[in-house]
Amino acid sequence: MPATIVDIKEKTGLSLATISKYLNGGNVLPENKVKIEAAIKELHYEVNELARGLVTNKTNTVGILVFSIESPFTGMILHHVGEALRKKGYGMLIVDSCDDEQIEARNVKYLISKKVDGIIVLPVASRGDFLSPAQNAKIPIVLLDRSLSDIQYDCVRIDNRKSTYNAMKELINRNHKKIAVIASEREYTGRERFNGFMEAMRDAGLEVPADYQIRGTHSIATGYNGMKKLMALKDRPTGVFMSNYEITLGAMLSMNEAGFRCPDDISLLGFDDQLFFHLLQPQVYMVEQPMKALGERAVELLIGRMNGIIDEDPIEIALGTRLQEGNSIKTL
Amino acid sequence: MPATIVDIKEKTGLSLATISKYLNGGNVLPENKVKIEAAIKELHYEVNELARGLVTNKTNTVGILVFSIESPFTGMILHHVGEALRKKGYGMLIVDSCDDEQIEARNVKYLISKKVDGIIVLPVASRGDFLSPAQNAKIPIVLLDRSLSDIQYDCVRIDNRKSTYNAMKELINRNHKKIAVIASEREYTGRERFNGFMEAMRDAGLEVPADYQIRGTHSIATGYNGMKKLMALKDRPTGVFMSNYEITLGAMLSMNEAGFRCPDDISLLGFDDQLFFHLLQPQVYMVEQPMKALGERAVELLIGRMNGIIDEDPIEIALGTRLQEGNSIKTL
DNA sequence: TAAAATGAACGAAACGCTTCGAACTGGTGA
DNA sequence: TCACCAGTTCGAAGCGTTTCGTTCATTTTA
Repeated sequence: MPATIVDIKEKTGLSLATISKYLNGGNVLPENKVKIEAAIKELHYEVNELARGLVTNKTNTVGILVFSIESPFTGMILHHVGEALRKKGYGMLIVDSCDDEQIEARNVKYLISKKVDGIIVLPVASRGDFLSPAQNAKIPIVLLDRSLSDIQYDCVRIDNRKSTYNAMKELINRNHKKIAVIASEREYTGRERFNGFMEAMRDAGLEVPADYQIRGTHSIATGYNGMKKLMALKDRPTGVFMSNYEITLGAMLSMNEAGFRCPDDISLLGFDDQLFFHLLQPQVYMVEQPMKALGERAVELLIGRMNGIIDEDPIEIALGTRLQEGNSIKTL
Repeated sequence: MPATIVDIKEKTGLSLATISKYLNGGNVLPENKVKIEAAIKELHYEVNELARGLVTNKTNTVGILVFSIESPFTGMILHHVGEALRKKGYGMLIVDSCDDEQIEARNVKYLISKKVDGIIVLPVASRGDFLSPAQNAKIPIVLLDRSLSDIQYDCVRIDNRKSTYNAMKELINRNHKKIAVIASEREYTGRERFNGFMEAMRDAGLEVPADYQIRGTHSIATGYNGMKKLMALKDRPTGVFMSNYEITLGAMLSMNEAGFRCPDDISLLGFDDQLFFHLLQPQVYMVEQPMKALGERAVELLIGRMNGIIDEDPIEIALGTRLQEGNSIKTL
């Protein structure tokens, strides 16, 4: 039903080859150019990218595999990734893993069958097996935000451990001794931030009793329940580090509900700045990621691989972070 | 390089037709089934959806055109839309218009050339011209969240006017007389909510002076600057209605900064509930949209059109909303 | 036991495009 | 005037699938 190049051929009397040449920016006689353009307009012709992709073996599309499209973090990063890709002439095929490894594995095969030219992954799983179909298909892959524990792929992320380590000084230098942590343990970032926390504590000569170490998932529930447990302790911590946006949100909800005040009752240090945190009183100290740079670097790296310009072993890029200061930490 | 159905043919000695039949769930002798499955595993075969789409003229992909992928509202709605589509066996091709009508128009053509089976649109533009290429190509279209001013398409949204009208009673019944509004005027939702606001005021016999009517864009800046202007007025309003998430955020930031308290100095009524608003003290009265239902109904409608099951004139579905109560409104 | 009916497998054409090498142009220089 | 050349145009093959109409093998029925 929709117009094809053959319709253009019949309308103009030119050959398929000439029309194709025009469509791809080749040189065509001015008079023919006019004819073709008129026919395109008249017939509402749009190139069929399926057919084009079939012969060129390129789709100009990058697959984006996100752990959850619902998270505000994802939204921001997608915005920057999308913009960077658009500037380079690529579209993106986003697939949502809904925080589910099964779905994630299926999604990889989906992207392969859609013949994407490359894949950017914000993974759910922490092991890389699920990516091997793409690797077999020789599709370039770049991890974003989260690294994997077994196989090394190109990866663009922040230095989670160091960022946490440095941010912890805000609590430590204000004489907090009893500091708890609520961290996700299912993904890379949560584990790294947890490790950064523990290192900071160790180097400061501070103990972290087992009930100060709350591990859970990347979720509001983990923050909510974790903080609840901490508040119920006989020997309560004076400060708490929370490893991501959702956990920070949940923990604060739970404090609000219980009538605990920050920083009077408990001092807080969180991760992943989002504008609305600025609304809160007190304003929370947050580690802020360079979203735009993350997206751009990932795209740059991926395109380098796709064009074969970059051809070395896997590269791991760890960007620095900024600490958004607040007044959520009391000096003891 | 990647394996094709021809490789399978050679490995198994069967014909293309038989293998294709297997791939599409047709009946094949058990022994052949085993052979095919073994070959698929061994060769890491994945169907080439480009080729398949070219002949079937179906891609099992729905294009999603969003005004901005950065907004948390978008993230939530995409999650539900995606889930509903996945259950029906469809993938989604998301394109971000970055709040820019030019990009939006280009994106429509992009989706057409990608041969999506249908399109769900959260539009930037308020006129529908940009969709005509898709209409010419006979691709079913469903609008989501926002309607258009000129052409009527299928649309799933909330009843913006009525929701606002009803929510306004919270302010009016608490004896507020001087109520201001900060609303976006560029998109449908903002205009409708503005109208709902004005109707509620008129029916209550209340005046709305010009400097109480702040119109702007769907942005934090509009909320921020709007509230600033209101706070600077000699005759300040006692209550303010804000037409969406971003504006509410911006307005509150600006109040916080200026040291204005809610509800003591100004009472607030907002739109688009997001979990983090529950963290704020006081908790803001917010009109909450049924995100899941919106996504599901849109998908349902679109699939109905794609299958030709629904075949009537454009349908406009307006869902109801819920008011999230808070303590941001003072009784005068 | 032969004919009819069932179920699977097959060959070839088609989907809409790109691309390669060959065939045309008209203008130039010998 | 003719051979040559650069610049366009053209025809045909091929990308990886599905599908239609046909053939083939097996089972059922009379």
